[in-house]
Amino acid sequence: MLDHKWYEEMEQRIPKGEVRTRFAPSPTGYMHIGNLRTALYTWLIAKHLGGKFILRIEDTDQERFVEGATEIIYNTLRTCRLDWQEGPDVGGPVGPYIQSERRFTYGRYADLLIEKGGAYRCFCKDDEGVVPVTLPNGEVIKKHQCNCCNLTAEEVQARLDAGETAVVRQKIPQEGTTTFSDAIFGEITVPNAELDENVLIKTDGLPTYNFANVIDDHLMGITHVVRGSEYLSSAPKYNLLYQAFGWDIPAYVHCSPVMRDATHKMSKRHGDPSFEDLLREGYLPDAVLNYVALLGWSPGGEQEIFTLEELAEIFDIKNISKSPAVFDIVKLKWMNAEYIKAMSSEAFAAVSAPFIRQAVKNPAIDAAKIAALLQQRTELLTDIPEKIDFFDELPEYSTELYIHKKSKVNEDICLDMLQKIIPALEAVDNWCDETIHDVFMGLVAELGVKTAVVMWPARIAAAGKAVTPGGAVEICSILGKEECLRRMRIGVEKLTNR
RNA sequence: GGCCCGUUGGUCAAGCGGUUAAGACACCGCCCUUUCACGGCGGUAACAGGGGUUCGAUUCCCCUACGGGUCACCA
Repeated sequence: MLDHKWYEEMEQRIPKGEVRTRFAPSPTGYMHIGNLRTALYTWLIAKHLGGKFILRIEDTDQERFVEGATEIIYNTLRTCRLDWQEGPDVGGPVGPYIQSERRFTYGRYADLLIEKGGAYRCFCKDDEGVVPVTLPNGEVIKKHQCNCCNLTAEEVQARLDAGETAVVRQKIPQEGTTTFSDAIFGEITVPNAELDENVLIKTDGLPTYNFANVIDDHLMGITHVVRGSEYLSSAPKYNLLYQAFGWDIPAYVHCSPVMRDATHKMSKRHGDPSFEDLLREGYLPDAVLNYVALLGWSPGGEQEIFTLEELAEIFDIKNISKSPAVFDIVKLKWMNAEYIKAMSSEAFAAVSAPFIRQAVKNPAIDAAKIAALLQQRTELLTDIPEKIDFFDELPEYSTELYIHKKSKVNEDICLDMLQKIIPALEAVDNWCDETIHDVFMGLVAELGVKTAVVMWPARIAAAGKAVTPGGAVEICSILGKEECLRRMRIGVEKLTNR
């Protein structure tokens, strides 16, 4: 006999009168971009409506469980500042928030559902009971159809007592249609005859997603179910479950997947990039989050750079797109550069320091000065080392670098210039940007040449490469007087012996 | 293959019966300039195709094509 008092107590725990959304990942590996986007949208909906965001871990498939995956979920949400008000670590009124710890609850609700006629114990093994069924429209599909649902309670008990294992299967009416409503896709109606009677409780006693999500979403008072569109076609079955229990159906928000490339050949199942990969490649969490927010959702206006708070303010389910979006790493790169440019110089110095030190080991060189040169021209933090490798060691270079057609500068002119620059720099006492700049501009004025005629050879000699962050003045300044002059002399030597 | 959903420039996307069909990234050109970059200005580029409905379709309906999702004791 069912303990109805227990069910009443469970019902009483459910928070009412507030918007509650949940992010319910499976701990099966990395956090992919499509997943992160679902988390973001879920969080934004809660924030926008002044509700609560709940974290639930769906670990009912013990075979797919990956060690450390839960930590990745926590870390990703934390670095993205998607804070949860209830969850496995912080607790809450409707816990536990890890499905494997709720086994008892699912079992009880399966019993209740059987009593209400929405499910039955099924003794079929593997594919037993899967037969071709002819639909009213003449189509033939394969679905589960057996006689277990006709067993009496006594017969079931007898077989259980005899040691047979059973699953719990959803009972679906063969007549009529089921309609459900999605905030993005609208109303969708399907004939019940097309719906398969899926397993709700597995032989290991744990529920399938089909059952657990309904039980938990109800028991946790979830008002908006946000998830990937892969659940769209099972939604009618979930509705049937809610109806069988007599529960209110939450608002559904099904989001289309994120594609990896424009050929549309790689779907989410084949893996869009993971958040961790992107961070490792030098992307900023805020930039990734901002970019991902715009992948499949539009704010309407022309603004594209948003803080999390701004997003929460304007986020509207209505503007979520129905069609899949292609992940464009090039645009993410641009957005990352925007975020880098917008940082305070102190913040950029801090975040870029490890990358600068990868290339520049010389402790005499001030990483912050290099950071200042890089900030306006860095798209990815990981691009930094390659841009500044010349500071530690002058690269081997060809004297052809001294030729700059646009400024009509050639090797002869450069040799001449370097020979004039060296004594001028030697006379500098207080080695800094200003004094060096004065020396160069002094020569420009004195010789009556264009600025580039002096700057070009100086920069090439100092850096030994054509493309550098910053100009001759900054590079010389950072290098220090001694090293700078050494490089100038090397330049003279190279040009003389060419 | 069945069912469900979608389709505006290369990509993200506004649009919601009458618009010169926004904007962003990318690309190209010019300007600026101490290289590259940044920045400024400008440019190329789209309503998948075919039928309807309508005075009028990117907007509504149907078909085709293409794309996505789903058909598990995975979520």
